[in-house]
Amino acid sequence: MDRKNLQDTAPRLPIGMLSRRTGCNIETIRYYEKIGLLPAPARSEGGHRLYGHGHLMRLGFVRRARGLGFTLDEIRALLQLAEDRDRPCAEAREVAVVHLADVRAKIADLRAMEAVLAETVLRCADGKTPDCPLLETLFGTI
Amino acid sequence: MDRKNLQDTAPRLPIGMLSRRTGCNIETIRYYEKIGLLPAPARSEGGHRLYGHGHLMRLGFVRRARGLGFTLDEIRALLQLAEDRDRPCAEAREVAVVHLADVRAKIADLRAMEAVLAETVLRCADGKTPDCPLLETLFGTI
DNA sequence: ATAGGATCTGTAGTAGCTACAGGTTCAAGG
DNA sequence: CCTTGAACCTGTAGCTACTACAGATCCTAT
Repeated sequence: MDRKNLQDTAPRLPIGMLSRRTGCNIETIRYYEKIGLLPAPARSEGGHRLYGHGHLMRLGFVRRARGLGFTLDEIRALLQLAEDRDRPCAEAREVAVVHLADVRAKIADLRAMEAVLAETVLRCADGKTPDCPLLETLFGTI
Repeated sequence: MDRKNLQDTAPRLPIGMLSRRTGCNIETIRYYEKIGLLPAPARSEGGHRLYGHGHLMRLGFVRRARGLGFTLDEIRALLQLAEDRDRPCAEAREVAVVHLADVRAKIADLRAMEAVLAETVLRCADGKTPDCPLLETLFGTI
């Protein structure tokens, strides 16, 4: 597959088609164009957007990266690296490593929350405390 | 401790003090007031906000709940329940149970991301593939 | 020719803050 | 009493990543 070829050729998909093919909704596609994540496509005579194969690839990339929780800025950087194919692997890896650390930090935070919540809900359930254990916890009385 | 007494009495803390005592920053305190999460406090002659003990409690509650990832709407509901002390425990518990499910779903999502990221980064590291495995993954070629 | 679906632009809304600008007040020291 | 500088005031705009309109135009099939 040719990642280099993100410029366009061939098929002229209207936005609705691109949306269906990528699972990315129409407003989001226009949004990505507005913020410069997706290049402006050709237009029909009447002004409708017509996308080519490169757009399909690029949008697919963006969607998969979003699915992995990369921010739009990170994705912008990755797309840059994918285009200037010189020393991209180490740098792309670096972006991913940083992001992975982020993800792990979030997991740790959420697990801490989960532990407190689960324990508190359990205490609520047993009905042995006069006042609501959840509220007591939140009021900092415990 | 009296959760009922969220109305105010006694100490007249200026906003900076309240901020320091709760660890909640000043702009956020004013924001909470604007959206009705924190009642409007008394004012000095010159118009400076003066907070009492009830505000301290309530803001502490909000902060702890935020720390557990409750949304502001959930917190609003919990505060309501804490005030109308009739049948709050079951309902408060319900809010927490729903939230706990949310947190668990987020953890599951993040773990899935983590797995893919970690694996991909590893493949980048071993240098055995000609192209960048991360980029290949994002382009959907693998 | 026309109907109705697809698309267009532009603006505003979501959560939960944060960051100003440009002004006023408060409290302590002289 | 006066001054200074910190603290405070209001109001607006910004952030992320979208989503949801309104009101207009285009495209395609009959």
